[in-house]
Amino acid sequence: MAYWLFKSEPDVFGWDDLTAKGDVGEEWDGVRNYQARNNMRAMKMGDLGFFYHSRSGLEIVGVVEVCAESHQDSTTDDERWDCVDVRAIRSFVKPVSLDMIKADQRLSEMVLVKNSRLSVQPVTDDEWNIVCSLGETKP
DNA sequence: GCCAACGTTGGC
DNA sequence: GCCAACGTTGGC
Repeated sequence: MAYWLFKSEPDVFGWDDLTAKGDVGEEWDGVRNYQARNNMRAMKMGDLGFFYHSRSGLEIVGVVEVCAESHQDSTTDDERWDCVDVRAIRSFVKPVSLDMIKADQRLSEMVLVKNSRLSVQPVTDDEWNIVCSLGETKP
């Protein structure tokens, strides 16, 4: 199973918005970046991801699960763009801030640090476990 | 709200 | 196929 990280501006669509969708989850639509799209195409049912609040908040706040594999983005007819569905499965006991991540030597290679503009990113097994322990959340 | 960094577009 | 111009993202 692979791990990922999804970014969203809380003012637009935040963790509370996703948890409100329950088990059905929500289409991760609107992505118009090839790298981010390719990451979503690589996702499998049951893959897990972090939910990160960008621009304001700047912290990882929860864990999501991929509940539908890549399909056409319903917000466009352009066939280049597709996306997965995700649902919230648990909140972090302690959100893990970008500052904490930057301060942790073991996380210095995270895409979040290295390429802050990529909105859907891969996360390694090690990074996953470290961030979960920082957030006092089970992996 | 600013602006650096990055990705995309389009003229040549 | 190069690269300048432009638009967007996201940390500050």
